[in-house]
Amino acid sequence: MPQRRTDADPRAEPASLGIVAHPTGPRSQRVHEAVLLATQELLTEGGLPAATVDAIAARSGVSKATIYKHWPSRTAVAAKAFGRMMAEELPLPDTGSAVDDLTEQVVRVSAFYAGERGQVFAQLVAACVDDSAGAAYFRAYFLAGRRTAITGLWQRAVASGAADPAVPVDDAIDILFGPLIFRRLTGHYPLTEEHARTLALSALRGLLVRPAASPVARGTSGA
Amino acid sequence: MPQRRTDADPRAEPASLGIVAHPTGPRSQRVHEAVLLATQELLTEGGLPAATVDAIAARSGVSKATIYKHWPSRTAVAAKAFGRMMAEELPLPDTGSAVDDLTEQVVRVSAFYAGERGQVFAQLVAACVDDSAGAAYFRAYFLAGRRTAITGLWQRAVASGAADPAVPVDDAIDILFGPLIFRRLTGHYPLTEEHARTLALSALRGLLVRPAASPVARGTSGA
Amino acid sequence: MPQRRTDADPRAEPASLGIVAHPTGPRSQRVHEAVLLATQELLTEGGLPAATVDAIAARSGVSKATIYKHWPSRTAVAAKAFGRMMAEELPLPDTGSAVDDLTEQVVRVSAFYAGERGQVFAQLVAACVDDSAGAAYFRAYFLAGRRTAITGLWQRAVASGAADPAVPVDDAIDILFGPLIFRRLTGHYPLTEEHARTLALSALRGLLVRPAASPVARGTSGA
Amino acid sequence: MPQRRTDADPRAEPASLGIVAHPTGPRSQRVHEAVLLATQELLTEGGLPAATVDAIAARSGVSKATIYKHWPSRTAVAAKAFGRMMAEELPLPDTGSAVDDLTEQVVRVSAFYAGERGQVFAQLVAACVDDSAGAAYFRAYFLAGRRTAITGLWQRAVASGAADPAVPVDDAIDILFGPLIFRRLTGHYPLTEEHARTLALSALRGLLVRPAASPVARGTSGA
DNA sequence: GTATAATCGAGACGGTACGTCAAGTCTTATG
DNA sequence: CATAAGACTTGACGTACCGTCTCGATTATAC
Repeated sequence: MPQRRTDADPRAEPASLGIVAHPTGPRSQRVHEAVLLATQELLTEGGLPAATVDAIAARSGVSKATIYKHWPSRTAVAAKAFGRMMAEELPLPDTGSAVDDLTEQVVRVSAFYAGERGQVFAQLVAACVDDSAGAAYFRAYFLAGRRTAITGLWQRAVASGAADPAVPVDDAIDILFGPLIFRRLTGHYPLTEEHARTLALSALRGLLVRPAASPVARGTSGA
Repeated sequence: MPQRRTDADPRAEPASLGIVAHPTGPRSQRVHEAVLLATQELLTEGGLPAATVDAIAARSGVSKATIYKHWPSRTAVAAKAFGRMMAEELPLPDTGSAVDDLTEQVVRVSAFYAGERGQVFAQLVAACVDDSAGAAYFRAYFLAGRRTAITGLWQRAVASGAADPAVPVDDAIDILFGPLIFRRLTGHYPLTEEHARTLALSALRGLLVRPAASPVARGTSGA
Repeated sequence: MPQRRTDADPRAEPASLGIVAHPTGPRSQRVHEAVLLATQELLTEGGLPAATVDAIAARSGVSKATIYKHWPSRTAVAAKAFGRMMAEELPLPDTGSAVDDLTEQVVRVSAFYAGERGQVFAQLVAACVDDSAGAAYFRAYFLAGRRTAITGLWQRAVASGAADPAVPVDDAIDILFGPLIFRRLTGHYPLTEEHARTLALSALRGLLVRPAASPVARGTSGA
Repeated sequence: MPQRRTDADPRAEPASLGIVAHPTGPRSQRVHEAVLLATQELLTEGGLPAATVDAIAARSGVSKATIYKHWPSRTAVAAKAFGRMMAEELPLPDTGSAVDDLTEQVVRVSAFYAGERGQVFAQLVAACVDDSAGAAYFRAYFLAGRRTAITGLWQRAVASGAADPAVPVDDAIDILFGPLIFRRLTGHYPLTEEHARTLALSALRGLLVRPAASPVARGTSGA
């Protein structure tokens, strides 16, 4: 059962997918494709709750047993399908100013969370809590891509001299987007553009009193 | 049906609890108490998954039907029980320096998330995603208390001149703790003290390049 | 609790109803009336399943506890209410020929069973199986009246010389109507007028070969 | 889903049971058997009320969901189980005289109704009233067998010249046994051998005055 | 070509929890 | 003291989804 093993470790799979790992060749691929497509449709139509393994099996024509040979859990399937769906969405902003790009991205992600897709995102995050195998998929097929993209943004900002190179990129990312996720999950605070913009400003400038003028002003004048 | 109605709106209940609202008198209170106690035990022993309505009913001696008359969902019961459990835990630090207090609190919360209770916390947050009624309880009986406490810390920091009064407290809180929750839920980053401390520093200082020395030093001297 | 005791034995109550047994006087009567009325409405609207004790209490304005002081069970209430409803319905036929009257009555009862009220009747009979207290009420407040009426018919038939005085009236009644009830309950045979008429004929003539002409002809001529 | 569908129509199943219809093979049969066995035991121990779906599931080791895939309702399971239990009981009498056989059968059935099994029978009949799917099972797996047997008796009686060939067999059966069922269900008349014998006599001879001697005597002499 | 072995579709199954419902009992407060 | 109001226990209901398992058909390569 090469497929199972390979895919069970989501970190290993991307490299091997479709290259060597599938002795039976085309069959597994067909299954893979059909399942992810069906799952994407179901996620779109009714969110995670609709993406029942039974429903996926029915719509994809792939049997439940086969699905469980390819993925460790329902969450894993959904995570991968979701990762695919989102691959093209949310293109990175490029305003010329790296700092503005970061702010803009926070605003966009906030809007994304507030929308229908955001609901699915939240459901997936929730599902990860009690499904570590699924969580691995979510990280590998969704989060990783997002973080890579944001890392690019961040590095541009560092290169431009605006962002602080001393700040680890993981901290930067989580400080900018963690609050949004928190808000999305518990609903304790609205996800409007207004709030997102304010939040980004606070995160970028920091929470402490600064000696000089506003960072944007300073950033502009100082650059 | 005073108890039922009252409790259906989690925001309204705290004030009226046990004061006037219960015409049937002690009965409702007994039920309330028994259910929450049983739930606390179950949460401690096996987390949210163990706090089945059936299990709660069995252990508390309160019937399922009655439980569903008092709370809108399993999550709601668990949220309230958890709020109680946590009421005394996590006392606020008081080092003398407001900024150090904020940092310390981030470290403590990180440790909390990393522990067993943190698992329950994560499960509750996850459960809120598809249970808005439960989410209301979680906000009212757990989050609200936490946020109030942190707000105190923040205000001290503002008063001391270290924290930026222009930053909305909700932003401050979410910037400091949102990243931790994000990390806890998806597991994409470890929750060690080391990382927590670094994170707090980044959040406090901001992500952008600063003209002068360390924020703490500057904060102190600048005040 | 005189009302309870009195009413618990349905055979004793009819005589005493409203004469001596109710020390509280008007109050009990009001309760009695309201409950039976509400129950009648509910039975009409949705059959026995609709006549929930909660529903009866709600509609009548009489509390559940009070209802249970007056009647031993839900079935008992429904049985009595049903008995009342049916008191005036199904007047006895009077064609001049006692035998024809019996036949006609079988046909009418068959039609009754086939209708909506027949459904309620069947539900009550069913409810009696595991509720002997309710069964007593059903016998006292519904069956007794019916049997008395049919007994009259039978006695006319005997007097006219058509019916066999050697046949116990209870046998006669059950032979004529028992089959209809059986058919109504299990649905193994349709309840059409056609079938009812044939049945009545078979029951009246007997199942064995007869030496002479039709029983009716003989009955008439022989009288 | 052969088993499920097949069994959903109780009339169709008996022929196909265990012959061709089960692609999954032994599994369905095992379930079937285990459920019916457990149900039989429960019915014996505590009647229909004891044959809870939960109890059946627990005792048979078959899950509730599976039970509900095989049968439309609890009543249906019980009906089939009861049909099996009764298959061998109540052997037909054979006294030489067909008419005596009919009488004897009425007496036996009366005794059966009066006993423990009769209680279960009554409960099943009652359950049929509000469960038409269950009623179909009851007819198919219990009543049908009984009626077939009695039909044999009846045909012997007709062949012997004693029974009236003009009487439809369904009428004959219901006239002979309907009264017993009626009495059993409402309890308005005792089910003693004495009464059963009298009843049979009345049913056989008919309710009307006869010109000649007793039907038995006449039947014998007339044949 | 044919054997061999895996892959797969179909779906039965056990398990576990869900949220609901009604019966009947009991308590408190009212008149 | 009879009531109204309704909280409460009990016990069963029927459903949903998960993940495992079995069976038999299909198919791809190795012989």
